[in-house]
Amino acid sequence: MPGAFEQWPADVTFGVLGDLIGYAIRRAQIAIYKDFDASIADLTPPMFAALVLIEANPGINQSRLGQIMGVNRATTMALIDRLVDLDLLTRVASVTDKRANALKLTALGQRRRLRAIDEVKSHDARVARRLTKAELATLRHLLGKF
Amino acid sequence: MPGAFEQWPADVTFGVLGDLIGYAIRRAQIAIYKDFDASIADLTPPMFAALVLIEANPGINQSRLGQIMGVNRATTMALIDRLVDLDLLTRVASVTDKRANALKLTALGQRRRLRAIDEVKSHDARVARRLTKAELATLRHLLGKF
DNA sequence: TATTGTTATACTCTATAACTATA
DNA sequence: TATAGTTATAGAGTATAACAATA
Repeated sequence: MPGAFEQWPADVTFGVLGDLIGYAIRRAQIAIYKDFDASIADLTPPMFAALVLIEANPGINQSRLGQIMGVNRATTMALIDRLVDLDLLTRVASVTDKRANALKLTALGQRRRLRAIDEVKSHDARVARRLTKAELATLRHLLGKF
Repeated sequence: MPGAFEQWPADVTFGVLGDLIGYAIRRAQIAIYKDFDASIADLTPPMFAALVLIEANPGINQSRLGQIMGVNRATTMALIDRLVDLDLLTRVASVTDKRANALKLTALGQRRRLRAIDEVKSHDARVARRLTKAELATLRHLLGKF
């Protein structure tokens, strides 16, 4: 690796960035996402999140999924299209609302989801190892306030 | 706003995502970035970070900037191109290394940087207001461990 | 040989605007 | 009127692979 990501290199002056809680969160996220990308093949973080959320919330439609993930309908459309193209997901006509699609994992999507969960858990455990259990609980609690 | 982002909507099941520290960081970041985007016109977070880092580290070149920001040379190139096109930045021939460019803010870039710092400080203070000073210090400390 | 900048190329993420069908 | 899905379009962020100039 030509220089792995250094969280806060000592020889760099960060200026006002060093005072911003938003930037501290961003840098932590960069470090974690790099580990995610190196650990999970073929799935991006939004694709993984979508697979988990759809399975955990049966019958959910695209708009609601987008709201949960914090993106709009067009963005959700593109994400779902990619998962459908990979044969991980299907759009099923909703029985309660003729405008809507109930999202459903295919058999392949189910298998990929289960495997991805193992991969992601392993990845998350690796990065979480830098903190104690108590620190992790504190961190989760504080992050939930935003 | 057609449904602002809800950090952890109570009616949603998050499955394994609820156990992942990486996902907790991601959700906090989504909330904070949405406030950033609504607060700072014409500058994205990476553009702002670049302006601050270049000014804080005189003579820095593209490759080193990219290392600090966690992106590769081609990505850094595209980012610098955008800032140059906006007349916020110039590439100056390095005196110590004929391969390299010393990055330098233009007069316009300096003015935009100063104004952006005010805007971003205001934004960051708004999101940080959800935590006490002690909580913020703890959060920053824990985030630094990744 | 290694690094810096650069270009070509491609994919993902994201949004706005407008349209159709349905609620 | 409002919402779900859709399409067209565009820009930002990101990467890989290659090349020339320089170290």
